[in-house]
Amino acid sequence: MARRTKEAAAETRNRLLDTAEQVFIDKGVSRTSLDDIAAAAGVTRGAIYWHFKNKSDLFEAMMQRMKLPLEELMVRATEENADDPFASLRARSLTILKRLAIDTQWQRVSEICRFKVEYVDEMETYLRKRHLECRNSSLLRIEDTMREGMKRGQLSAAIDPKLSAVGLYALVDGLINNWLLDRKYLSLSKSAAPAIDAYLRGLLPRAGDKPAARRKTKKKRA
Amino acid sequence: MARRTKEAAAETRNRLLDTAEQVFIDKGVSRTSLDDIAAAAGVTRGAIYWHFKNKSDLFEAMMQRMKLPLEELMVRATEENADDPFASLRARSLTILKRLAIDTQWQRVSEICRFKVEYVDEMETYLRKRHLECRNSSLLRIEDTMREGMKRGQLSAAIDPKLSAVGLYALVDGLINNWLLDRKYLSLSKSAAPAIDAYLRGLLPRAGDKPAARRKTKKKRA
DNA sequence: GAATACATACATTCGTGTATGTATGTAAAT
DNA sequence: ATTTACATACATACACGAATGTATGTATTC
Repeated sequence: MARRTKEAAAETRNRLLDTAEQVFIDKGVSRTSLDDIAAAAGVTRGAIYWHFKNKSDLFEAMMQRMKLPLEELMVRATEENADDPFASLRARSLTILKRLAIDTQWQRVSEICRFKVEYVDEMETYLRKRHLECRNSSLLRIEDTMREGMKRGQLSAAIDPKLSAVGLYALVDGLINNWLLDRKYLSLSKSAAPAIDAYLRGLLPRAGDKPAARRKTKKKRA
Repeated sequence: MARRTKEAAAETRNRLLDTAEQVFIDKGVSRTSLDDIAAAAGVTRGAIYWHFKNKSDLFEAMMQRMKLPLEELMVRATEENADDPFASLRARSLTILKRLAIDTQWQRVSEICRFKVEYVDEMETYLRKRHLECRNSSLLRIEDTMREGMKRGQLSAAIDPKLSAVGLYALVDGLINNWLLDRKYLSLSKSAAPAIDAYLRGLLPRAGDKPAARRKTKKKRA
């Protein structure tokens, strides 16, 4: 075969990435040879080496096509959710969990990142950076939202917004990974809301709270 | 070299497993050759093939030596914690998280299971089974504990004990994995308690609860 | 006609599994 | 207490396949 049109080439490239997602799930990234991907996509390794430098380059391209669920959690959080911080955190969490339950590409790539790739060498560098950047920005935005909720008296003045953000992030992450471990056992759409709600209820104002308007006094305990 | 005494042989076997833990972390399971492990342990592949069938057999032996953190979460839960279910769930969660913060072998093996091995073929069969058995038994015991707490009025009568158990399990799992991702960023011992406490507070009795003594009536909503 | 989008062919490396070698421990027979 | 015989605990050597990267071929498209 020979040169194809530009759109056809782009189509080949995308087909390679789509195919790689499935083969990676079946065989794992490291046990997948480039010939496995090429054959499954109906081309040869020549096509892969034309579009990509090597396997980890292809892997990165596959990842760059999309945002992961947790990367969508607090996206555009600064311009929205000004009115009801508490409801916003709940809605955002449930939104990505419910979407994950039906978005098959999210499912595939999430499963690869959790179970089908080893975090070593270039993969580790890339994946760790990506996860850390996601977590850092998400935590900052969750924290901001919680501070806003505290200011409005929606959330207890006694909570630590930073640590509370960590808990919510870990909970959503844990729900995702546990669902991915066995999708038939527990329904994401059913288990998500009770778990998120329970955690958020635990941040509500409670009996022994100081009123609301304590500023940045350094005192931790009265 | 030639035949060694029985204790020396058992020592070699253990040294191979210890060494494998470290090499797996450094290079990932699939990129680790048996020669890598043998050389790092000061022996040759002959020793490995004497003690183990192949790499996945060695991996399983490495895993079988120990229990994972989540496998210790609800261990011996039936005979203990009869008196204070709520405090028991909190104490058990914090116990394994705090131990993980200092138990370097737990850290190594947990990191391998999360980041350094691909869940495929025999590895997948083994690891999935192990995780699922852990989760199933843990969830049942958490659920039982929560039911006991509900009966005593410690926990809200409105919660679903099964789904609430899933949330707690996911939260602990998420805290572990997020700490493993970057051990320097967040301190397990500091972030664990606030997160667990917030979630458990969300299960406490609240204003609109039906009193306490609703039995096994099938009605879900009044 | 030059660059493109691949296919094909080749050399090389690397890891595995197995076969074989070998020196020592161990138990029984003497 | 030796000797004998065999199993043990590895080390060494080899054959094989599998995967990679690159070099080269080739038919289009622009």
